Amino acid sequence: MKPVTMADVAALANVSKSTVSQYINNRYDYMSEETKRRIEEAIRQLGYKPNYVAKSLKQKQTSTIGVIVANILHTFSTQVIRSIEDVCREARFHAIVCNADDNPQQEKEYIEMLRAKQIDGLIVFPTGGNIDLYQTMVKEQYPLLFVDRFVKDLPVESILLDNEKASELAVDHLVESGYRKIGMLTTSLHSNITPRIERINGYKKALEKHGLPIREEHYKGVDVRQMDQVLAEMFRLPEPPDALIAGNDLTLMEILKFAKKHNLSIPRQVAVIGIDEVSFSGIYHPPLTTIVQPAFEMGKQAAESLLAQIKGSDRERKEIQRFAPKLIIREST
Amino acid sequence: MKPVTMADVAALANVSKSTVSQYINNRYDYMSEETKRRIEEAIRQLGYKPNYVAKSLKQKQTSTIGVIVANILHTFSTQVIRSIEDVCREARFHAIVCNADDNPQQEKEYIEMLRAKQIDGLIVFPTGGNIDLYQTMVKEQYPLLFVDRFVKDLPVESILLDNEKASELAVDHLVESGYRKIGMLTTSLHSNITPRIERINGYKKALEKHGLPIREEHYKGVDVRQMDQVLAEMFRLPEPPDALIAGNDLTLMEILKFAKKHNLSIPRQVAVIGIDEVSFSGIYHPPLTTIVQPAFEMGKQAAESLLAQIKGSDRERKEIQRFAPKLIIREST
DNA sequence: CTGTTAGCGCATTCAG
DNA sequence: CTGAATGCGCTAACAG
Repeated sequence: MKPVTMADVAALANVSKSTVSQYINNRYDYMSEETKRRIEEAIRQLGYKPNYVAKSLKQKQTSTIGVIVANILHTFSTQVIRSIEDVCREARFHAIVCNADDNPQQEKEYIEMLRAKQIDGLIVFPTGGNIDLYQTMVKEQYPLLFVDRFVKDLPVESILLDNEKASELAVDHLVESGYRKIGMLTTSLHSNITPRIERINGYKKALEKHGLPIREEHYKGVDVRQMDQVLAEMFRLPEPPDALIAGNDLTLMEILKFAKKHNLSIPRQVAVIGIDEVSFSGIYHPPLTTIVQPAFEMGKQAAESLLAQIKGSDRERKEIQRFAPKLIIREST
Repeated sequence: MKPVTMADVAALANVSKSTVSQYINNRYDYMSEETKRRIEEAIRQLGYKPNYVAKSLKQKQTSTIGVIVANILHTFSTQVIRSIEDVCREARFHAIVCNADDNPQQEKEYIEMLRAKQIDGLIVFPTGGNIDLYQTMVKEQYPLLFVDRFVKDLPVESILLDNEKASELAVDHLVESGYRKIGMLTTSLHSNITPRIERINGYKKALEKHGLPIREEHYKGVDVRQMDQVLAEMFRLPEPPDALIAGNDLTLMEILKFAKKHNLSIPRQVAVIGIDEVSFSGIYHPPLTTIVQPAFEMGKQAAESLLAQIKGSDRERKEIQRFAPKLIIREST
């Protein structure tokens, strides 16, 4: 009873399917006003809706892209997704979003399933664990774009934050404000998640630039669950840091929690600066100085670039685009 | 060069397409070990990947659902989406997520596009502005499920918070703690966004229950941009509230901002309780008492119910499921 | 300007 | 146990 197809409207309108098809897709064809009206009438009367699956099969394109993020719960991810969705809507595309949870196996399954579904392109926050798969895709010229994380030796367009710059901004600001024993904490460095590594590197370079010593005991990359302990150790040091850079929002939370628990006054006893903006930075006590990444612009750029790849416009494509972080000075430093 | 189809593997394996198809879908058929191996070999050698679009066209199901949220940037939405995505993965489904931005027109376009794409079902945070469309879908028995917002007189399975209960919990707690002039603020009540209305209703009922007066000047539903002013007026009252319920997270932020700006001490001068959990509730000064909604469970339930609808299991379906909010007492009350 | 003819890639009878 | 035939709903030449 339900599915009314093109054949039905063709029959009712007394024309052939192809005429209907033409009517649907390109009104510019000059078709007699008469048949036009008849077709229109028929489709209205039948409540006909074209079936895009059939169309996709024929045309080999689904107007759908896939977005594979590490975890949609991260603010950064949701902001990027939001922008992607916005530009997709403009282009009449849809986005399938998937959580890989930093699990290469899961990432792999998603990529394969999505490609089997003939998705037109893929934006991924790569786990870094499927080099072969990535490689296959570039070899096949499949529209692909990485966000947030850098994968070495792979010619894939990538939208990244200038992570070293982010740390540098933090260090510069701290130094200008008179701090000299600047520490940095971030989440685990074990996996090959490049932003974390780059941020640590940027931190070290910036210290050097200012002629400050790099002390092993002042920077750590550890699992969130160990942060409390690591922080405790750091502040038991003969020379504890007088300022702390949080490598990301999760870390910032832990630092704040620690400070609260031990009654460390910010910034009097420790200055704190976070990389990644957090919703409450403005209303915290004290208001938090942060380094924000332009998540929305990054998402927009990612989607636009991917769509450009899909449309096959052979525009210049910068392989790597680094976006500039921005320092927002508040009162925690 | 690229697309290797079933015909190709059939040719290479020296069998017919249907044999390959059978091999792919149901190994249980007893097929000679020999041909099995040959097929396997062929598909490996050719790197054959089945085309789901073709399959979908034939089978009339895409293993894809649509999720239309008001705004993915809300924590609640992202948590719900996260759960949905999780159960979809289990079921080998995919989720297309769309932002309707509380715009009925946009919602409509999405619904139509997604249905044209033969999506198997839809989870929507309804704007409430497309009653006809919703109605059509129920008439067609199209798998559909609403989340967060209630739409009157429509037999659609809905996953909602017990919003009145949320306010009641807040009021009860406040009363127990000795507050008597309890105010409530929330975002605009103009549109038919039911949670806000229900929360206000719950607030009034709870006041009545405790024999407390309902004062017009103590509760407001206004746009975020006007909150600062409204709050100012409230605290200029001869009898300002001694406790404030924030109808959602956005409102909570505004209240906190206001308190900070005017040096209102929480809870000494005003107690504050928020409906909706916020990331910083535990580390704020003071830690914030909140009413949390079980977003993950709600998302999980939504996805499971929708998939059940899709599978056509004629299980009992409660039309409306209200989830219980939970009070987390911290120190802002 | 409109109809005929062929598929897209796969699944499904139905014979052999 | 395997293959030939048919069609899902739509588009795309190519004729008329």
